[in-house]
Amino acid sequence: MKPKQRRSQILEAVGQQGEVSVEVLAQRFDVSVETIRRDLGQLAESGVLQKVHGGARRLRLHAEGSFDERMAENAEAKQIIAKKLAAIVEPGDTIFIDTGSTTLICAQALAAIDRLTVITNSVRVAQVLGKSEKNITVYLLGGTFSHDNAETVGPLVIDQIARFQVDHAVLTVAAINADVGAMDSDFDEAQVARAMIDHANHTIVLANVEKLGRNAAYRVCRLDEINSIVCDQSPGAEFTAALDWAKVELR
Amino acid sequence: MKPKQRRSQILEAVGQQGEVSVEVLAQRFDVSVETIRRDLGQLAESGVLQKVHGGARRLRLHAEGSFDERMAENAEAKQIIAKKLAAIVEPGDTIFIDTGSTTLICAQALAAIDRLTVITNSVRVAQVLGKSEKNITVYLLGGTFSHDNAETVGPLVIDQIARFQVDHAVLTVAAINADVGAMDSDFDEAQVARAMIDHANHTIVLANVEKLGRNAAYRVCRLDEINSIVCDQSPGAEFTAALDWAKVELR
DNA sequence: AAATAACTTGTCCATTCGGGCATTATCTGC
DNA sequence: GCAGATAATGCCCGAATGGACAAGTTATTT
Repeated sequence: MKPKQRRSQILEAVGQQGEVSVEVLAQRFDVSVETIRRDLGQLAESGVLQKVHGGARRLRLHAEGSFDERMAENAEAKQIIAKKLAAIVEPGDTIFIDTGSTTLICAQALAAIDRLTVITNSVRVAQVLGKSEKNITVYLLGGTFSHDNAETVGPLVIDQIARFQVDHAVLTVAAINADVGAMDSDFDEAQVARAMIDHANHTIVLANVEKLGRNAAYRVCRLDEINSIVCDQSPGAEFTAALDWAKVELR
Repeated sequence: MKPKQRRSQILEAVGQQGEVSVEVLAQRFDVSVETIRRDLGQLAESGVLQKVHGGARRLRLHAEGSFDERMAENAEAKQIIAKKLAAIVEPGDTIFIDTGSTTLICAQALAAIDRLTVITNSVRVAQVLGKSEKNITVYLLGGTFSHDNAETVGPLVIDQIARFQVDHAVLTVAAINADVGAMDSDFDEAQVARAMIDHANHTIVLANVEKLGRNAAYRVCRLDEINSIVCDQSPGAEFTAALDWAKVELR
């Protein structure tokens, strides 16, 4: 086996397992531990992994891997959402997805649907869906990059959203109540959500039950502008009545 | 057997098996190892495979080659290039950066410069620079998301680039030669690079010495459209003369 | 603080690389 | 068809690379 090949396999192993020991690598490639150390030294030098005592670790920039693991944990909830969404979103549809922890899980669920076109401002959503085998086209909206949430925001994003007219807008919100409607805790994200609603034929809001009845700083839209709410469990009768009145479909 | 035929079979073998040794090839074609080495030298020169100690490897420029692997290549050369680039860019500048392993390393170097505005189609570049404490604004260009390289491409990207007019365009290319100019191995990336050049006052091309004199599928620009080439080491006298003639500054 | 594991550095040997040179095959123009 | 030119090939040798072993140093554990 050639050194290059070995190093690339080391890199792959580190990427997959997160952390590997010098000893294990030496056995696997049947070379001495010194050789492995030199390899790790080079790889660390070039900044693609991190050396630790006893082995090497993937650096957190490549959080995709651990990211997937976290996604896998929520498999059950994902399945529930996937089923509910699959009833709304059909193969071949075009949809907006905004940034949020819920929409991210949702993206994973959508990755199983064929021929989707997804337009999002979330880098993570784009990454999840881009990996899909299901012939999904992903448009990542451009704008000011916000590192914290790995998303783009700002006027440029709004501007680009306006170029599309899609079937569904799939949104995460911070709070919903019967009087005000949907709200977000971040101004920029609220603006993005607002724009997505304006250019979608059908608006789907994802919200776990805790968010119902609460308040947040920035308003996204009125209750009757929402077409569907996907919820993990049934909300109270009072809220259900309000939804009914606003002709919102509850899932 | 004709040399041409042999070379094409070597290329095929490398493509199939990923990696082959000089020894094996020499036996298979019943020629000396020197001949095989020469063949590999030529093939590597034209950029269709990669030489390694003891043989040759398929390069994974197009296929889903892990980006990390490319990061690990020529790490030292890229560090040198990054340092030189940091000397050109000044605090407060606005720059384009395209996608590439070299530009990614450079992004790390640029993260130390104050008050930059960076416009890029690379998610990774955005992540690296977004992390900086140096008051850097990052615009991520929107477009069709390509999962392999974590970048956006397509007409939307081109369209957005046209909205900017920046100080420097910092580009990675696959090959440069005196006759054709700069080339890329990916059509979409070549288009993006082209657009960036058109909307920048100063074009900087990053290239390690191996890329000089090579060829690649898609043309980016003529030599005289480049203002500066940042190289890890001095190219041959012949190439230097060509750069001189085209009034390209060499670093 | 001692014991142990892990890391670093230096040396040596085998393999591989690359250039120079001689030989042979192929091409080209007459 | 022939002579000269060009390219391809094989062999040799000094230089470079990779890997194992060993000795010394640093870090971790108990």
